Formats: sequence, C-alpha cells, structure tokens
Amino acid sequence: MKITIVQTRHEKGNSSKGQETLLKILSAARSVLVDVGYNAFTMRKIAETADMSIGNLSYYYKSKQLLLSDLLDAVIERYLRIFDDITRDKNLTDEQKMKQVICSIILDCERKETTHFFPELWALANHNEEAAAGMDLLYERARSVIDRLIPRLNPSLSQDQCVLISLFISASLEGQAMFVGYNKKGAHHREAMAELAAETFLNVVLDAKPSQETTSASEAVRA
Amino acid sequence: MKITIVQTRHEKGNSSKGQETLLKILSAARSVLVDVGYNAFTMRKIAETADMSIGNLSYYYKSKQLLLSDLLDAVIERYLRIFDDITRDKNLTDEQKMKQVICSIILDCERKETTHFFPELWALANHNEEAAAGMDLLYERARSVIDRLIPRLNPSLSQDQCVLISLFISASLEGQAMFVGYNKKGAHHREAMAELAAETFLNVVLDAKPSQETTSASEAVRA
Amino acid sequence: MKITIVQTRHEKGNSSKGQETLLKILSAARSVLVDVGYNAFTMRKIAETADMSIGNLSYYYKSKQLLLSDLLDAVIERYLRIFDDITRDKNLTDEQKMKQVICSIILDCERKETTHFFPELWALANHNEEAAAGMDLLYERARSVIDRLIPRLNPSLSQDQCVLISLFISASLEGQAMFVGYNKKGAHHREAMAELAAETFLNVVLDAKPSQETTSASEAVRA
Amino acid sequence: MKITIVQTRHEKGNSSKGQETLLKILSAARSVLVDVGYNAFTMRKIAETADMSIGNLSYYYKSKQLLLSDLLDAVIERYLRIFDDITRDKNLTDEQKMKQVICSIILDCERKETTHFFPELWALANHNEEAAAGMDLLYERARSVIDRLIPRLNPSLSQDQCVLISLFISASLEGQAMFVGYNKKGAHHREAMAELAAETFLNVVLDAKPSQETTSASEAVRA
DNA sequence: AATGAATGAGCGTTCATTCAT
DNA sequence: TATGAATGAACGCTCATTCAT
Repeated sequence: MKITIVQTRHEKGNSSKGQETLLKILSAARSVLVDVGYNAFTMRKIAETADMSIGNLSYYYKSKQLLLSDLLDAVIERYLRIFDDITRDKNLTDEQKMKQVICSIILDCERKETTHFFPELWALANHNEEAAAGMDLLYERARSVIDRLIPRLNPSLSQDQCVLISLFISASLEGQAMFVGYNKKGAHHREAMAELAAETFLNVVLDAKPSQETTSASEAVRA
Repeated sequence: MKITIVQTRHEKGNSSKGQETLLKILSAARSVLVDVGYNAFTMRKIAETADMSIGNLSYYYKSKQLLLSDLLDAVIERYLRIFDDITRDKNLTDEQKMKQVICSIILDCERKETTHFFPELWALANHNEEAAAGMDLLYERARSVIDRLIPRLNPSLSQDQCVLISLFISASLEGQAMFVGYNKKGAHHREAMAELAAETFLNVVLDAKPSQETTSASEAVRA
Repeated sequence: MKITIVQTRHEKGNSSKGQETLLKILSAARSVLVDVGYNAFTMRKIAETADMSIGNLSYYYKSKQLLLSDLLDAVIERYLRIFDDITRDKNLTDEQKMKQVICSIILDCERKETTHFFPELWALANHNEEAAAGMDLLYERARSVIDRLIPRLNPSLSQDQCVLISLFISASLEGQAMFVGYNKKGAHHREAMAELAAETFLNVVLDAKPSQETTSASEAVRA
Repeated sequence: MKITIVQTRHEKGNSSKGQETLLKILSAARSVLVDVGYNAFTMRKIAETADMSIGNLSYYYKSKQLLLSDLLDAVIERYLRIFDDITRDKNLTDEQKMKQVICSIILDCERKETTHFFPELWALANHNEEAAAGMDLLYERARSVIDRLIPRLNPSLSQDQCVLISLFISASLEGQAMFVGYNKKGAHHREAMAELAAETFLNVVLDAKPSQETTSASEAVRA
C-alpha cells in the first residue's frame, strides 16, 4: 500500500542516495527534538547531528516548517502502526485487544522519545496548524481503534456513549507519559499503572449502562 | 494569610510602583506564553505586551529564566489555590470533594490559559530544571489532596495501593486538556466527560480490593 | 595652597557629606579601573563598588567622561606629589635627587595600581582628549623635575640636549611597569633594575658631551 | 618557510574566497583597534569596516575573543619578523645589530599602528589571559635577540647580568611610543632619541663590569 | 547532491543616561 | 542627597534562509 518508506514534503531525494540522506535528516531531527526540545530545534543543530552542511539540509528542506511537518508525520506513523497491528491481530479477543491498546500506550512511554515527543507535539499544536493537524490525525486514528472495539464489547451503548467513552479513555491515557514516562518520578509504577488502567477502562466500557437521554431516539419508540 | 500578592525572584520592585509593574510584567508574560508558546516567548514580545521598554523589563528581571520561573510559580499558584479551597470546604463530604477535584480540573480546561499553559510546562519540564521542579511541586500538591481522600473513602487499601490509584487518577486527568480543552474538537463533550471521569475514578477508589501482596504484612497476622 | 582635597568636575558635593561621597566614588572608580580595566569600567560597577545607586552616582557625575576625568586627575595627583616631595627635599644632592626620581618610579610599579593604571591611561590617551591632556600634564610635570636637574648636573649641555635627555630618561622609565611591575614575570628584578637604571641614566647626563650642531648658536661665536 | 599567510583560530575560510575574507576581517579589525581602541572594538564596527554583515563576521569568528586572539597574533607576527630579519642579517656586526634593534623599535613607532596598538595590548594584558600570553610571547622573542647579542658584545658578564641588562633595555624601549610615537608631542625628537638610545644601551652592555656576587661561583675558584 | 559563504532580522542582555519622588 | 524606575541604543551572538559554485 505504501509507495516509499519515507513520506516527505521535500522536493528532492528521489534517488537512492537522496532517500538515504532524507532518512538521516529525519533521524537527526527526531533526536534533536527529543533531546533538546522544539525551542532548540534549529536547522544548525539538525545539520550538525546529521553530519551535513546547513546548505545541504536546506537543499532537502526549503524551510524548517516543512522539515517539522515531515518529522511529525514520520513519528506519528510509528504509533499508528502499533494500533493497526493490534487491530489486525487475529489471535486476540476484543477484550484482549482493548487491554493491549491501553497497555501498549502506557508501556511505550518508557521510551525517552515517547515521553519527550508528545509534550512537544501538544505545545506545538496550540500554535502551529500543521502540528495540530498531525495531532488530530494521530488521535483520530488511535480512537478509531477504540471506537470499533467498544460497540462489540458492549452493544447496548448508543453511538454518542461510545464516542464519549472512547474520548475519555484516549484522553486519560495521554497524560500518563508525564507521570510514569522516561525518567519521571513515578516510572517504577508504570507496569502496575498499565494494568490498573486496562482493568479500569475495560470496565468503563463493560459496565456502562445505556443512557436514557441520548439513546432515546431509537429506544423511546420501543417503549 | 498571604503576605504579598506577588512572589518573585526579581530584585527590584519593592515600591508600590514597582509592584504594579511586576504584575504588569507577569501578566504580559503569561499572555505571551499562552498565546504564542515558549518558542516565541521573547523578552521583546513580553516588553511590548506590557507596554514597556526592554531595558525596563531587564531592570526587573535580569534574565529570561528568572522571569520564566516567576511566571511558572505565579500560574501554578492559582491551581494550588483551587485544590486548597476544595480541601478546606467544610460543607462537602469526602465523596463530593473527590468528585469536585476531578470535575474542577476537567472543567477548568475550558480556559485558554489552562489548555495552552500545561503543554508548554510539560515540554519545558523535559529540558528545563526549574520548569521540572515547578511541575513536580504542582503535581505533588495536587496529588496530596487526592492522597488524603482515598484512605478515607476506602480504608481497606494499603498505602501502596493508595499511591498507585492517586497517581493513576492524576495522570488520567492531565491529558484531558488536549481533547476537551479550549478550542479542541471535543470541547462540547467537556461536561459529560467531567461527569464520567468523576464517576469512574470515584468507583476506582471505592471498588478497589485490598491487594494480597502488599497488605499481607498487617493482614496476614489477623488471618 | 590647595583649597579642597578633592579636585572635581562634579557639580555637587559641597557639603561635608557630599565630599565624603565624592571620595567614595573616586576610590571605587579607581578600584574598578585598576581591577577590570576601562573596558569594564561601567557606571553600574562603580556604583556597586561604592555601595550606592546608579542614580546617586549620576547625581554626582552627570556623565561617565566627567568621572573619568576627575579620576585621572586624582590618580595623577599622587604621582605629581611624589616628584614634588623629592624636588623639595633639602637633604639631597642633585645627584641623589636624580637617582631617587628614577628609583621611585621603578619601585612604585610594585603596586598593582601603578602597573594597571598606566596602560589604561596610555590606551585612553590615544582616543580620548581628556585622557591625553591628563597624561601630558603628568609627564610635563614629571619631566620638569628632571629638566631642572640636568643643567645643574652637567652645565655644559645645551638646552636642546637637556630636553632630549630628559625626554629619553622619562620615556625609558615608562615602560618598566610592563616588565617588572605587579605580577609581571620580571618582578623579582625590580630592585636591581632600579639601581641599574639610576646609574645608567645618571651617567647619560654626566657623560653627555656638548653637541656641536645644536649648541653652535652660542658656542660657535666663542670658538 | 611559512605555509599559510594567515594563521587563524577561525573555523571557516579554507577556500580562496574564505582566505580573502579572513584577511579583510583581520585588516578591518586592526584598523578598528588602532583607530578607536579596544573599548570601541565591536563586532559591528569591524563588520562595517570590512564591509560585510555581522552575520558573516560571526560565521568566520564564533566569538570576539577568537578574533582578538587572531588579530594579536597577526600583529605580533610583524614585529617578530623585524627582529628575525635583523638577527639573520649577515652583513652586520654584533654592535650594528644591537644598534639596529634599538633604532628599529624606536623608529617604528612613527607608525600610528605601533603607537596605538601597544598601549591597547598592555592594557588588555592586565585583564585578558590571551592578550597577556601574546604579549609574553612577543617580548620573549624580542628579548631573545638581545639576549644572544649581549654575551658576544661583552663575554665577561655573568648570565644573571645578561638577563638583567636585556630586560632593562627591552623595558626602556617600550615606553618610547608614548613620547615620540605617532602624533605625540615629542615626535620630532624621534630620530635623535633613537641615536641616543642606541648609544646609551650599547654602552651599558660594553661598559658593564662583571659583578662580584653573581659570578663568584666560577671566578672565586680562579682567584 | 553537497558545500561554504553571506545576509538581515532577531535574540538575551548591558549600557549611559534621565527623571520622578 | 539619594533612590528606584525607565528609556533607547548598542552589545555579542544565533537564527532561518539564500545563493554561487
């Protein structure tokens, strides 16, 4: 389905040498963003990290914003793949899938990249349209996994309830990195936290009762 | 109970005129951070927003870092006060207090400041010691409220369990701003989300069963 | 003969309190100039060293240049006094006076102030008229001492010869601070150097033979 | 014998275009230092004098200190070459070499650069390690010329005496710029001064008598 | 495809100076 | 007298970007 490994906004890099360089750039950019934050995310530092001249970096990316956009896409890609893999896994029941989604998100934040990348993305998203779009894409896709699981786990729920619960679970998972992420004070609670979260949120889905208000449209008729 | 309104790392501003200017600076700085993010949080922009010269801004804050630290303190102060107020409220039962803490955090993110400030703080905390310290202080104090409520709501829990559940609730609440915060796509779900969160997390506390491992020390004796 | 101890270009400081403050300022300014050099000779540092506000410092000296001028005068004063004292000393023969002038100049540069002050003065004199004027005054007065001694030590010399020799001795003495001054590598040679200089330059005066060219005007007639 | 014309602490400028620019920078920097002094020796003024942007100047020299160090080296180079040339000259007797060293130093200060540069160097040397090191290098090399000549002119002198006399001559020559240098009041005495100095200091060497204290070790035996 | 050179704007900070109190 | 507040220019330096080679 994918044409090239590296999805880019760059204009150059069609040759195999160019593809290589692009990967080098994106890898360096990711390191810089994760290590020193967006505030020190400079073309100079990226070029230096990638062991190339600023001139050449600019040759691949005419502007810093384009590079950032590509970088966000590349990093987000990785997380989308995790969700896809779980969704497609035929050996798992729906319950197991739900638990695994929750656990994988929390456990993943043991990585420095995860712990450092998301806060940068969130901060950027508040002031940068492209970052906001990338973030929206990521969370829509992430939620679509949960969205599909909820009605199968508890078919009695209205669509509105499903949306709300899905949003609630997603949102609740996002903050974990700051507490049990890489180098955080609560890091040693990470595994216990993952378990507790999996159990709690699964129960939220299973125990939810069809609300009378929101489902009224269809159910009121029957009553 | 408080002696001065403005807690500062500045060196100047002891006169009433100075206090006024300090407030103007911190207010301007908050606006800038919230509106354009830390990446565009410059002394010049702050001075311009505060309608003063850079020279005078530098007169009050010898370095940008000192200003940032003071700003973080001032903003964090506000949130600490919210928790304190709930804790001290004698008209509320413990259950109500717990629910109110949860709700107030989620509802508060309808404010642009809340929605924009925290991601900046989180991002900063990953690369800036002072910001990390400020964030730690904030969450410790926030959690201390929940920490005190949990054992009263469910006395059968071990201390370890309390800590874990407290951490879980805190972490789960932090991510909400990105989903139902100011101008976010899910903003219209904010109130429903607050209710759902309050119910869910309260139940986590009430329904938690004493774990056999950690509480064994005391309970094994009785058995 | 002197009216006030402190000769100033300031406008204020006529009260006794003011005189005290003026002395405090000039003393602080001298410390700053000697310790960190003219390049870091700032009103702020002077005010801080004098333990007063910049506002008050500016009250006494409306500009940095005025303060500098006063400072140069004050420091130069000290050296003028040394020469005067030797000149007036009735217990010394002319030969002894000459030697003492030479020795005192060289020995004086064991002081940090002397070693550090003069290079600043020389550098300033190249770009700052007031400094150049101060330096000229100092050297004219210093040379006037030698000027008066030379014809008495060797009456056969023409006035032109006296001027040249006087200039030669003065100039030769000025460079010593950089070699045997405070903290300089050759500091341990200071005393030997003083002796050698005294002997050498005294002999220059005593051994000089009336030149035929320059003295011709008067002497050619007699011949 | 030299490999490159420009000895630098810069990082850039390896191409021929870069070498040209480097020379332009160092030339401009020398002009600025000589014309307005270190106090007004700013990156902006140097860039302006070199007719380039500050950005480009900073591209060649990441810091002002590096530029200063390179400048000092370049200027000092020139003086070292003068001494070397005299030393190597096979048409001169030792006496002539000594006289020429003395004369060339004094006569050289008719140049504005010499007259203005050295006071800046001396002042800098008191507060700037790199400047102090440059100055030390210059004077050590200058004195090494004299050091080698003295024992040949008067073999009866002990090493201690040679060192002292060498130091004395060097130091005495250094102050001349302030009296007979470019634009100085005594400038018209420059040539006469050079002659007088040459004669005087040569005689100091020739007429010095072996001191009894320092040479005693070896000579006491023979006695 | 890659480099080094160059620009101009902007950064945080410091400066001499002025002014109200 | 003395202070603190305030200004505007300038400081050394870094930035994203452009361009010639």
